Amino acid sequence: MDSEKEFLSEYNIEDFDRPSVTSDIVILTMRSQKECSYRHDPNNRLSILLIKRGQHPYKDCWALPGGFISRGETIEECALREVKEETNILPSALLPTGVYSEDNRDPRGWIISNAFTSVISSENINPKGGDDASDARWFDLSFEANDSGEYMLLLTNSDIKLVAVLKETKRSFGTTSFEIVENSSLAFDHAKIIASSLSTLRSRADNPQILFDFLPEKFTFAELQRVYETITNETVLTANFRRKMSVYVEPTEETTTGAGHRPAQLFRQRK
Amino acid sequence: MDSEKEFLSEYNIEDFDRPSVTSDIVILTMRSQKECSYRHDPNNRLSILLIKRGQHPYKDCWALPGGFISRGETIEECALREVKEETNILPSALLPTGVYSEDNRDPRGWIISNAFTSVISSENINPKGGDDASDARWFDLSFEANDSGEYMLLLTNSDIKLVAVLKETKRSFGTTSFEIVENSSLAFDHAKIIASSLSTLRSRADNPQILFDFLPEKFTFAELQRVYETITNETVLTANFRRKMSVYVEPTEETTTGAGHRPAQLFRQRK
DNA sequence: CAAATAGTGTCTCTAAGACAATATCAC
DNA sequence: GTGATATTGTCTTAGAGACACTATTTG
Repeated sequence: MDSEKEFLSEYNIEDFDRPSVTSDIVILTMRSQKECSYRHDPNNRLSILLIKRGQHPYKDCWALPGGFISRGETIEECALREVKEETNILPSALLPTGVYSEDNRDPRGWIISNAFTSVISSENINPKGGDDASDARWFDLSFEANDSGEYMLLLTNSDIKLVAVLKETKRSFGTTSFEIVENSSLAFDHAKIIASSLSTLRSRADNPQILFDFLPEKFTFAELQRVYETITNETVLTANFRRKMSVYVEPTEETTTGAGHRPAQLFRQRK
Repeated sequence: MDSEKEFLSEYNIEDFDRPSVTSDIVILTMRSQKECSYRHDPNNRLSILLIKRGQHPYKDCWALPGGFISRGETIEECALREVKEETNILPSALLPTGVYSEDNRDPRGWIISNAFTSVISSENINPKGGDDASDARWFDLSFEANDSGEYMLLLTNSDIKLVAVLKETKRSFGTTSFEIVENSSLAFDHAKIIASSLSTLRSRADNPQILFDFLPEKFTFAELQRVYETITNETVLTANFRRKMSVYVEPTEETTTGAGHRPAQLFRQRK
């Protein structure tokens, strides 16, 4: 019987057919939409960071940040590196949100993508296009079921408007996946990845940690509630939300000022 | 500017360094431990399906079923195929449970593994070793935190006993991952994959669908409860559990017989 | 009947939902 | 004061936990 050492010395992994591996990252933040009138609080929108592809395939289409894994790094390190290179933003945490391995999902060949979701506070959200991408921008995001049970994904950025229609499939273990029915100009199967990411995020909105990820260190209860409502696409009563969340936050000495109405106390996450 | 067609005709994906990709599958079932005394109901144990590796590396060690992806199949299809080939069991559903891409996790080289969890009813759980594996067997499974906050993973099959100690790391978004502290004879980083799978499963035990996956079509309330208690490692009061689950099941005409005590009605999942 | 499990009724407690009421700022 | 949001209090309701009680089988 051969020893393991002998086996390995004769084993050449490159003799076998194998795919390329990429990561794609859904980066979300919450941006306030300033209303015109004085003393009227801003509404929030969920925003997603997309890059304009500078090369083929899907040249000039909008796509998720991401790219090929390099030897010696984990897929999570790959994801962080690609986002940093392409948008100059460095997310602090990654939520795995699926593996995409269908044949023909990429015209360049056999490419398997690992998707991640990340959330950043609206403090430092100024992306800049890096080497690989000609442009990086935030898109306002809307994702809702329409009458026929299909989901409509809408991404807008002033003059640009991207639309996709997706069909939801419920799977075992309470998971869901999406199929693309229509897709205007999102690259690859990225509409599917975004839909799946948002679906995952919504199902986890009851985890308070996710809400804090969207906010700066100090925040008001109203801001926290707006984050919750934006993610879940539901409204809750202020009094009840305060009661439920009070366990997870602690007050600071500071308050807001100059808002044209009663100032709000600032809170921080209770560790 | 080059057209996409020209770009692709000159693009050769094999010019780039790339990893091999595998899937590893945690297959669980619930087996009853028949007690000796008459009219005493059996206890349940969570069991996991392992194969004895027939080749290097980790030859003769026990490992999760799994293997390399082939061109043209998705990673999920790869997982199902490998399990079928190696154990002659065909799971009906897969729960994605993580990507393992650390360098040096496999002595053969750069190999990224996608892990899945699957659950089957105890009806047809007779595996047989296939081509790639010299042997396939069910191991009783125990996974509990010890005094020092580390988790102990114990896999036993009559004469064989596999042990691993793992350290839990809480991550953002409510996810957790594990690091191997000690490992007797489980191949690769499979102790880590198993720990992560069980942790995921426990966190989803409130999803009734998972409980039904462990059971045949018709079952008693007691069996359902034992599945729940075995997964969560907690005990609940019968009356309360019945009330909670009654929404998800519907009664059949049948009952059990010959058990030495009051017969139990058989239920099935309400769709 | 005894032993064992199957199944029901109900009290309590907690958390969520609804909503009224009060507080405090900028103008 | 007015208009806006902040913050508190409390009534109601739904569901989980505890636990006592009844029912039905085999030997």
